[in-house]
Amino acid sequence: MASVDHNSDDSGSGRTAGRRRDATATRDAILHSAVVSFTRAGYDGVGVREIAQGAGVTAMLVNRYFGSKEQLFAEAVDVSFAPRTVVTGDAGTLSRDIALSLAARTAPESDHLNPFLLMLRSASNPRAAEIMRAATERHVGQDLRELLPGADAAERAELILALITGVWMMRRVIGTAALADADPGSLTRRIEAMLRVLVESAGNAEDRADI
Amino acid sequence: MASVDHNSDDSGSGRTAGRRRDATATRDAILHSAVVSFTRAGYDGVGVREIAQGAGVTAMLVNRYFGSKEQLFAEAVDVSFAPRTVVTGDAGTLSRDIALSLAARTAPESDHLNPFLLMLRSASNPRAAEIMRAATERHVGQDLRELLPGADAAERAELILALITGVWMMRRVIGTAALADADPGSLTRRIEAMLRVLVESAGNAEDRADI
DNA sequence: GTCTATATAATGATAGAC
DNA sequence: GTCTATCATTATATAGAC
Repeated sequence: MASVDHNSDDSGSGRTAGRRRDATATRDAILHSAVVSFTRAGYDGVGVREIAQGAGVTAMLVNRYFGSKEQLFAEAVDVSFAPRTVVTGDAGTLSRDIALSLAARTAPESDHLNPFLLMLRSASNPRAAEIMRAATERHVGQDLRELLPGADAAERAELILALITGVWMMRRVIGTAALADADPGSLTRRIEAMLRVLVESAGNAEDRADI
Repeated sequence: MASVDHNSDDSGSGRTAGRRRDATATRDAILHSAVVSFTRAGYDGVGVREIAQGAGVTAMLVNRYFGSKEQLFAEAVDVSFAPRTVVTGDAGTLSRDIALSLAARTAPESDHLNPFLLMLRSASNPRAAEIMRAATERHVGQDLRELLPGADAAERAELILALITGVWMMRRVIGTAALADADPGSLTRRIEAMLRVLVESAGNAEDRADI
């Protein structure tokens, strides 16, 4: 969101008491509501009426400003994927940084608005999947790739994304017991060890084949 | 499928020319069609009419035999999750067996009917997610857990499932480029190395923290 | 700039005939 | 045991008033 101007608070639950007739504010409110709704229920699990209600407007304005639900989704994915959620910048501490952040954010009590949740809950729709494929390679995939030293950076970066995605899936979307109740320290150490296999395996994959 | 009897071939594309009025055959045909459809499009992505058409019957019979779409889904999940897809039985070769099987089945040309695909594409629906959580812990989760030596077997088993799920997600459902085009040998070795961290980390997770 | 009202299509589930 | 016909609901998207 950000920018533009305004006095009233629109970012929370719409703009019930806010000033009316402001195109950019209405557009931002719809987009923010879309990110929240798509993350919670996925592309097919939420209707434009619900998104509009979350922004304090009627469903008609969603298509007015974004053309279609699919185009709104594409913009919402871009907003959700834009901030680098786990990558902190240092290749040396990358494995630990990702593991710590992942264990904390997938904890049952956390309700962080996360791009991986959006991805998992929208993956069943083929068009949504294609939109997310493009966004993934454009945002976090590229960031990770450039951070990894050695050969096969793209393959290793996407395996990192696969592990992160899988942990989000089993721990938070499916919610299996052992992961949901796992000790944060133990979980962090195990994820970190798995990530190190990818981060440190410069050049030849066989270097790590006989650990 | 299996069992019962019959001469006509019902398993393929319904029973257009098959003998009519056989309750168990019709039920099996619907169930098989449901597994195929739910795996391809997910719980919300397919309607009961489509499932019925795949079995060569009308939509009404789906509710007649299974009560509701949700109950049909629960039985389809059980059928899909029942055969142990990756676990071969030997703890010593477990990492390599899973890695080989996973790399082969997630290859772009493969169109194997897989429980992880069913899971990923149905995860957006909360009721479907709960059904799959129960089935996961009942089937493959338990099999894996009993195969792992040492402490924290349940947590390590579910992390194995998380890695498998994530690879299915990024390579086949989202379809990112580097994983889709990855060399099978390189991919297998990297997945195997990550799995060994979990399979061999008996007792203390810190054993593997400084590879 | 935003609304009400509606067009059109699809959904899961059910009633009752044969 | 299986069908046709239909109910009630919901979905995205659009037309036209103010």
